[in-house]
This record gives sequence, C-alpha cells and structure tokens, in this order.
Amino acid sequence: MVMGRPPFGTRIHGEVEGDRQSVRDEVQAIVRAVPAGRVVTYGWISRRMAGRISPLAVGWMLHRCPDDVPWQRVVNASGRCSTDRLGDMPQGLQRAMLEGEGVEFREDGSIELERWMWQPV
DNA sequence: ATTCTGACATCCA
DNA sequence: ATGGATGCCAGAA
Repeated sequence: MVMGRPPFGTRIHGEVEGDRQSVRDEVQAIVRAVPAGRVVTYGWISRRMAGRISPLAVGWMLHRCPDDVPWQRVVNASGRCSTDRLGDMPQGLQRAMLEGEGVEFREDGSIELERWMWQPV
C-alpha cells in the first residue's frame, strides 16, 4: 500500500560501471548543451540520464562547476531559482542572468516551463 | 500549503 | 577512515 516508488535514482555505486567523474562530466555536458534563453530542470537532467543520478545530486554537482557551464539555466520543477536560498550567492543573480538571455518571469517570480523549457530535437 | 520520503554528493566532527 | 547531517530536488500523502 503505500509508498511511492522512487522515480529516480538508480544507484551510482554498486555494479554500475560509470564512476562519479564520468557522471559529473555527463551532467556538465548536458547543461552546456542548453542554449541561452532556455532552461531545464534538475529532474529533467536526472531523467535524461536514466536516473543514474538524482535531481538533488545534480544540484550538488552544479555547486562548483567550470565557468563554461551555464548553471543558471537549471531551475527547479516549479520553475524557480533555487540558488536564492543558498546565501553564498547574490539574491536574484540567477534571475538577472536569465532575464539577460531573454527569459521572462511571472509576477510570482517563476518561469513558465511549458514555454521556456529547452526541448532538444 | 506543509510534511515526509527516496536518493546521494559533500561536509564536518 | 566513517557516521551523520545537509542540501540549487521531486513527488506523494
């Protein structure tokens, strides 16, 4: 009865051959592929990698990443900028960067994902 | 809205 | 090293 089954997160550890390094590289490659003026979500990246990494872990990997990785194009499932809760980052920086790329925000500060989510062919 | 749970890379003691 | 807490999440109750 109960319990929701884990939608994501097949373990990285265990018999899986991909080490954390390669997984990290893959995450960064995906983010780098997102064009300016578009966004994706943590969960989307997780799903795209067949659950080999959890959405939360995606965020962790983006915490410290090379300068050529457009981390600002990754938002949460509600279309909000999670970085504003970090404290070690200027409030509104992510939003400002996205607006600079043409992304528009609603009154409540969220992004309409249906419209701005990147849909790769 | 709020709370809990699953998942996991990092951090810190 | 190693156990527990924390965190750029997401989904279910």
